[in-house]
Amino acid sequence: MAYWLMKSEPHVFGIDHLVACPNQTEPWDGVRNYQARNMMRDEMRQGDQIFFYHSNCAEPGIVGLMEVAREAYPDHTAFDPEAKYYDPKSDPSKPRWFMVDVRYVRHLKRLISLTELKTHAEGPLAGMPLVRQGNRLSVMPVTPAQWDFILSLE
DNA sequence: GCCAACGTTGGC
DNA sequence: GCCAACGTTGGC
Repeated sequence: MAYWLMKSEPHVFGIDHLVACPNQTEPWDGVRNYQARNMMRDEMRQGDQIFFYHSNCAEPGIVGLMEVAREAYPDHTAFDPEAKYYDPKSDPSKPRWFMVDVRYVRHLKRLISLTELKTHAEGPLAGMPLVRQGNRLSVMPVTPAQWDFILSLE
């Protein structure tokens, strides 16, 4: 089983939105970055564990855990001209963008902020894209050691 | 294939 | 709201 981190803006779709979804499960749509897509499409497996990260907000950080409920399938919002993430270059017969379904697991006991995570950037979290300057990846792998370390901060 | 222009992300 | 970092686009 692998570990991941996925970012979302809480005012658009935060962890409490996920809790309110049927079966606390929802498609993670709208990813329009090739690196992130490749990881979702090619590497994410059912049951993989995911950190839910709140970005672009007052307190960016990890707020909870979720898991892969369904492996990658085409992101149909790319086909919908009315949708925010419409991409005319994604053809339904040859989809460009994919998504996975995620299921809520639990909240962390407290928010583990980006600021706190960065204090370990030269230590246990060395090499983690999240704590590197200017990183914009919205989906990134987490090593088992990083996963365990972050949970130990809880 | 290079690279300047442009758009987006996301912390602050 | 600012702006640095970064990815994408498109002219050449």
